[in-house]
Amino acid sequence: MTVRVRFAPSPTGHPHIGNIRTVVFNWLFARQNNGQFVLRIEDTDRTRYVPEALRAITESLRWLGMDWDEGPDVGGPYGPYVQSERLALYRQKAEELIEKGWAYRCNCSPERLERVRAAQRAQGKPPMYDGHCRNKPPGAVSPDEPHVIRLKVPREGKTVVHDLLKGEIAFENRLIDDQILLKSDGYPTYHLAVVVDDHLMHISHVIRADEWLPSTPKHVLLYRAFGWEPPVFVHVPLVLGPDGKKLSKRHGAVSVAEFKRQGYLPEALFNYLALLGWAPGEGDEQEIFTREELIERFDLRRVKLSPAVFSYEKLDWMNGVYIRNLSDEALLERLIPFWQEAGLIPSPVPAEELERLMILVPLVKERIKRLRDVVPLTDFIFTEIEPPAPEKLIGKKMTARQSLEALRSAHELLKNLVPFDAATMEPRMRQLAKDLGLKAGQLFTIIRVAISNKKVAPPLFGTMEALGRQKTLQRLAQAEEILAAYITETEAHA
RNA sequence: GGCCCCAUCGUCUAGUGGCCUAGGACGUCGGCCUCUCAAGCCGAAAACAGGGAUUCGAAUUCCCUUGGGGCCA
Repeated sequence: MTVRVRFAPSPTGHPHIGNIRTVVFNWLFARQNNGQFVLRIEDTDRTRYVPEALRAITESLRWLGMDWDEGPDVGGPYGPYVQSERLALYRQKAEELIEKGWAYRCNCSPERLERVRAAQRAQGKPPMYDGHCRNKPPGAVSPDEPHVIRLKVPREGKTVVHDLLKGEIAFENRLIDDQILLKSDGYPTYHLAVVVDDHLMHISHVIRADEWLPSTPKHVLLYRAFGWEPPVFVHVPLVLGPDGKKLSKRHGAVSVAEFKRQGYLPEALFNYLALLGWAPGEGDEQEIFTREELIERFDLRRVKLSPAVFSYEKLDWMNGVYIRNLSDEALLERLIPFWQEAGLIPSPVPAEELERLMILVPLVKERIKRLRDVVPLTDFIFTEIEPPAPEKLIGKKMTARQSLEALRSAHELLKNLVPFDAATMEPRMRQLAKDLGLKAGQLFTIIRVAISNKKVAPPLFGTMEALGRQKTLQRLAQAEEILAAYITETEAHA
């Protein structure tokens, strides 16, 4: 059997990371079986339609490295792949079901339906259509008057759903509503459209989230009504937020675009998502997988049954691992857009600026979890800094005078240092600390504050090299002035 | 409320009747390293939801309870 799976999102906004995890499973399954992965747009709910959504969906999938074999943009043998372009088909299929006695027209007014529902609720019964039009003689409701088409669900017995992961699940037919298949505006409901399309597009495995499990018996009934072979159903667990509820915006970033903007690497996010609800097992403790390894190792049958909580902490860790595994050149390339976005460097990047950036890359590499983190870590190199407060310029267990002396000595040393690079600086500065009777940390901290006005920054010498001699000396001079003024002032008061 | 799904450290998980004194990872805590912060290394705390049953033996099988989640309104 040829494996054919699909991702069938509604174009209602940016794709959600929880849904994307399910896409990852679909894609992996398709690729490892040399099958096809189909993208289909389910836009039959016109009230929630967002025009830019289609682009957001395709961009997100592409960014994560998931390609599709058939879809709205690439076409394919079973198109069109947008449901709103298939309306005639659904209408035709609904009529077919009426002819077969599996569906009927219903012209009950909304008021009547509301009345029925209210009565049922009053009796503590689940609200369902009462079958008012179900037993009217054929033709009683004219095709020309406003009406819906409903599925004639058997009143007795059970409908069994076969799920690859959960096994057989039985639903009592009497609890299944006479589902509307075609709305009065001629649009199909989800249930009709999904069954018709999955069948016509030869989908072999419907891999979707658990939230669809309760509607699956309706789908099974529809397959039976049409006389079609149902696909293999695979309901995979939901992705939850840290509070155990379905992951949503209030938990933090949920759209792929947001993860991209924060500087997650697509390969890291992909890796993390693949491991959310699946693990290689057999005692294998590997967690970092290439895309190829995942395609090879992924096992649909090993997907967990219980919902998984999305851990931003673990994703951050994994992203850091991927960042550190990048070559300096590759990381530089990925970092540049973030520096540009923050307005720290121009676009395109001048050649001499590139050299400076290249000095920085190895220094920031093991200090960032997300690419965006590079901005607050290095901004002081590109922009002017707030003059540091004098108290911050006084070294640990040191007086203001000692600190000033340390600054002046360092200034003197750096003024004529050739070449002005980290390798040359470091031994000289260490010697200077010794000569001044200071610990290296005492001296370096003062200088760090002087040049960055930060107490946390990348390693000092590389930072100064990137800053350049002129700016370094300028900032040291500024710090000296601040400290000198401070000393004069405090001594005047004393 | 009805129906359905699920249940191992805080989180992701390994485990499919004896290998379990329940393993790994993230996070947390402590230490080492160290110019700050990281990274790295070492170490620690941390779980089989509860109760029955089956069995010589149960995290692993069955039942009930509890808890969580989803769907329908």
